[in-house]
Amino acid sequence: MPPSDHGLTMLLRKLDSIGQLSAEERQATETLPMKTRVLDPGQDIVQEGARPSRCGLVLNGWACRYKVLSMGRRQILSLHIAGDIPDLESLYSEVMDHGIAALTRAAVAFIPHESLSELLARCSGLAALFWRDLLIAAATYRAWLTGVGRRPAYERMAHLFCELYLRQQAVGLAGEHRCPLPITQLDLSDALGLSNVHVNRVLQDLRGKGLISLRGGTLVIEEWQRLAAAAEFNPTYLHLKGRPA
Amino acid sequence: MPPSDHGLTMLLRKLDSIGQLSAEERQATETLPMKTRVLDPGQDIVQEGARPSRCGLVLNGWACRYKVLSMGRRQILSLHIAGDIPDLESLYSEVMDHGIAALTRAAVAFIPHESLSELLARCSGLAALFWRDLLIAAATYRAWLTGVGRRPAYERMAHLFCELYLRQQAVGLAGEHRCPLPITQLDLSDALGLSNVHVNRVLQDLRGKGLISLRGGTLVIEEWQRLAAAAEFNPTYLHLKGRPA
DNA sequence: CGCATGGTTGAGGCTCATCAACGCCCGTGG
DNA sequence: CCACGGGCGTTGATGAGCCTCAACCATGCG
Repeated sequence: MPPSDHGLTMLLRKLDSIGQLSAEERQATETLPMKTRVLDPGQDIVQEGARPSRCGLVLNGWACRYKVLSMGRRQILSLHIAGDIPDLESLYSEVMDHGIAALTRAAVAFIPHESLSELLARCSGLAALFWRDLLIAAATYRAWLTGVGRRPAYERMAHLFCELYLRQQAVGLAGEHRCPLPITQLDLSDALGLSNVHVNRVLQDLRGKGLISLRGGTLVIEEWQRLAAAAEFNPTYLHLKGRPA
Repeated sequence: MPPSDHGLTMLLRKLDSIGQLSAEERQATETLPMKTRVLDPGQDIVQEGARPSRCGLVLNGWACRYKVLSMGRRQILSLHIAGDIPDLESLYSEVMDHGIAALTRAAVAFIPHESLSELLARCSGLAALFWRDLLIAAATYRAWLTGVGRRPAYERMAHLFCELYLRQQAVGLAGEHRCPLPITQLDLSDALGLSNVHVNRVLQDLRGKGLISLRGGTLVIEEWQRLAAAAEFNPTYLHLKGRPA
């Protein structure tokens, strides 16, 4: 199958991981027109302030949602993997209040708003799934907000790793207690609200305590129980159907 | 008019502040059945883990969305005023991943999910407005996340005050450069991810620099320009129709 | 009057940021 | 083939921002 189909597969798998998907809905989704582009790390998918007329579906690689402040400060608001449509909201709101960018080399399929709107008008079940996805995104913001506001760096990072592992597991991107984590420590620090130096030290701490290992873009969860306990991790907010590991 | 109508008025005014509302939609909304209760500060409207069958519309007073962690840590995720339906999401997702509680003495009108669903199925324009409200809530999470992650306490608090003023202004609850702020410093600290002691000191700083005053539950914006500048405040995320002050 | 709640102040210390340097890996070009 | 450079990770030193603890004050209420 052509590479763009692989991305659609991921989207379908993701929707399947959070709800039901009928055969017709699958088929209807597969007819969506899209133009694929490959982006380099750091390149914008959508810029803050834009009024996009299309959505970007991540086919592979990672992307992020972010805001920038003065003095080079950046906060990453969410991380996105294959199957995600990070700018789905742009379908319903005019102006982007944040940017979306590739974190790794990433293939993105752009789908015209028009086509997507039409599909969702036709398939109400599919529309409900997309709304559900937006609600899960909101729940994830809440989880991150709680972490950045009230969890020390160590627990916060543990929590993020639990989340990223489960999300990837849900769409079949994770292995046995391991999953890709192809982003830099600097990106991690902007996601966690920390400095890159401190991220480095906390990582060493997590490794040193035997909870994880992280090398070559692969995260290995060495001890899920202890990691989840350290993070006080409760997966409810991800609203996944399957049971966690 | 009876007190419960006042709350509905606030809801309609709020929906009106973020979109269009037809006469029929107004009327249809006014027929919603609801049971009003008055809550004391700290009392839960919905508990984490609950599977509610009704939504709560705030008629007066303030409420908050929150998560609790071990050791008494609490993060307030959003603040809610008259006209808000903080647990609107419960219409679409089964389990609450957080709690909602009154911060002041507050009147809350409970609306059965069934009635609300039926209304929204009937009035698609109204449904769109409610979804829009959910998207704005998500945008507000992002703004808070950015603040807690990357803004020092002083700017973060300035930003929150800008937001709270504009939100109340949009529904007619604010006066000339002043608005209610009827919550304790401890609540503020849990919203900002700070300690109550530090909130107290930053407040004195903001007062000392002449940007605001805050006494008796009333926030006065003494210098909007400087406050907004200190906060790097950009109101886009609130998606309000009217122009700010 | 006494008590509870919330606001205020001071002292001391911990978490985390900043700055600066260095090492590693890898791709690139002379 | 090796020198160079850039991105990324790592380390140490220093200090700022914020937390914790503890006490005290102001207000309102029974």
